[in-house]
Amino acid sequence: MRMSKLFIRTLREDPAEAEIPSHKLLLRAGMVRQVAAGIFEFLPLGQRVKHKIEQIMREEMDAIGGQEITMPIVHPAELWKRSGRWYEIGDDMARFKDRNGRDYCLGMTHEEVITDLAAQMVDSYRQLPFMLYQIQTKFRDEPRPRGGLIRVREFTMKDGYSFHASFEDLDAYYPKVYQAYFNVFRRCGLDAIAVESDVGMMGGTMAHEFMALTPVGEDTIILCDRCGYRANRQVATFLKPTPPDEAPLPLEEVATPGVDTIAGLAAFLGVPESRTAKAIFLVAEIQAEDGSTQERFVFAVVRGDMDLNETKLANAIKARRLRPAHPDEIRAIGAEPGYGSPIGIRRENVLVVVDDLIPRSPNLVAGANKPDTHYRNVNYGRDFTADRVADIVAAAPGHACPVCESPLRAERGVEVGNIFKLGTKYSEAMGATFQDEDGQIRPIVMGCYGIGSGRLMASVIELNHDPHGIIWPVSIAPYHVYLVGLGTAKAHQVVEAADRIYFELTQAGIETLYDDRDERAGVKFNDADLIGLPVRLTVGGRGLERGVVELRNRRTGETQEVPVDRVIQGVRAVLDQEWARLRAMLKEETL
RNA sequence: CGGGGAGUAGCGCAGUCUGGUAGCGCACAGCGUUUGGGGCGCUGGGGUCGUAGGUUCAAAUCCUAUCUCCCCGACCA
Repeated sequence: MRMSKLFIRTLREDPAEAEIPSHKLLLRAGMVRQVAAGIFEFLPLGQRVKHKIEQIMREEMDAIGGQEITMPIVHPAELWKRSGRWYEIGDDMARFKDRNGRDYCLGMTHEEVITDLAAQMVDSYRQLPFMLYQIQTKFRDEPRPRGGLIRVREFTMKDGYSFHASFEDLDAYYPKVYQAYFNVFRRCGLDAIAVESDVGMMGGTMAHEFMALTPVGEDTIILCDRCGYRANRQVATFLKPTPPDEAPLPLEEVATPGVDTIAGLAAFLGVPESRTAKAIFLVAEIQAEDGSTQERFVFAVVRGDMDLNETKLANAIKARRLRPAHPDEIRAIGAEPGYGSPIGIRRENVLVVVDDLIPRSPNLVAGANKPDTHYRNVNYGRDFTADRVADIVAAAPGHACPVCESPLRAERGVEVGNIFKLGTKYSEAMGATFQDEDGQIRPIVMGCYGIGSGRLMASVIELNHDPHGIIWPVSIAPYHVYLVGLGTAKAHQVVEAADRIYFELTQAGIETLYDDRDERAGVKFNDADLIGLPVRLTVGGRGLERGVVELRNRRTGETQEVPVDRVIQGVRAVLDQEWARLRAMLKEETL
């Protein structure tokens, strides 16, 4: 491709709207353009990267028996009503009516559609297992898109779904997907890690998220350097400290005027935060057994030195949704914001959930449910009890690893993919059943697996750039060679040499972007660095006089001169080295 | 949805407080010069100042409403 013909416009300055490196570089290198909040166009260079990423996904999915299909982006409401998600999902789903007034939505994921497909196609265990996938557009009307391609509303996702006759068969297949996912990311030059994740509302039994560790990530990952334990903070556990062994002391009211925070309380009374209990007031939407949902006031209690983990709490009480309670709701149950404890509150419609460390912690300081007053020596069992005792606090750096007790560490990560044992939630709802060997009708057991291609592309940039621009891994670089021709009309012998080398590279099947523009060397070099192809080849008058051209590795910065008649070999050598580097990242993973 | 910021040429910005016929840099077109890390000179094209009302002799500037975008938070199947 000739740069003079390429539909591109590189930018010298960072667009004002971009904050994070990948967003700035994608815009500056002319790979994408934003059309609206969270809605992007992929321009020719960006499109080539995206296409290569998707081709890698295809190959890895095919390698584990996947078959590619395309499902619609517009879904009839009827399918989503059958799964119930038409009613469960809020404004994230874009809905509309057709000319006849029928309800539709834009697909935010495709469990409903594909389960309906399976329901129609599958009758017998003989047809199982199989895995279908597609690479297709999703639309989720996110409340807040951000970070360029990191979090968008319209995006392309590789979503795969496997169908099995038994949980055992799904269990056997899941590790293959796990390995295939590592292969996808590593072949894209991304060293992602897998973490345990929340199965929550998807109703599955096991799930992993693949995380690209970068400060721009929206998730917090808790990890142990010693034993390799790693989990999303939403589900991460830790070994809780052993509380002091003390005999319960008499409950004692203490005036604490104006002290309504844990930090203030600990300072005021001269006790460590670990000797206090804090109350968090929430309202949960809980689904009853008959399917109806009801709101319940949730009174959560955790130790003062720890933070509530809402995901754990929601799972512990099977809440569909949690929101902070309003002050008047808090007072209605007899508690006082800032001075709350479960002692003496009205318990009728209140669900008291305490962290499992609370019953073991004697003589805590807790609120007295009236302004400016706390209790000393609060003891679980004697002074109050709970409806549920569970682990509901968030793991944090410094906490002890649940496996090896070493101090845990936290990092930020971008979720580039996830895999999920779905089970029979959708097959039961959508009537996707099969007849087993014994003639029994059973629901198909499902798994689902997703990777966002744009987010993956942005994550690769986050981890592969320098102050000059992007450094594409060779596997997904839009082209492999950036050929800089430094000749102009007056130095036509240089132009001719560059043209000839461009021809030879192309003939040799080497993907080349030929900068044939009438620009100064600096402009071309800067664009080459910005666009970030693995190899830069410079053809200039100075070198030609000695019969050489300059070959530069974008990643390492290594520069060498090669004879004009050995350009192809020279380029191939550098590219081979880059491919070898990616291959070296591949390795076996065990679950 | 809560908090903060911003909409002026393709991009980055000044001008707004204090109303008076819209400007700078880059980019773009032409010419010349230059030619291995974003050169220089001359000439030129391009903006109903987000939109709609209002105040005024006069509005980018003041008032009202509204839309959009970005950041932090909430949310994220």
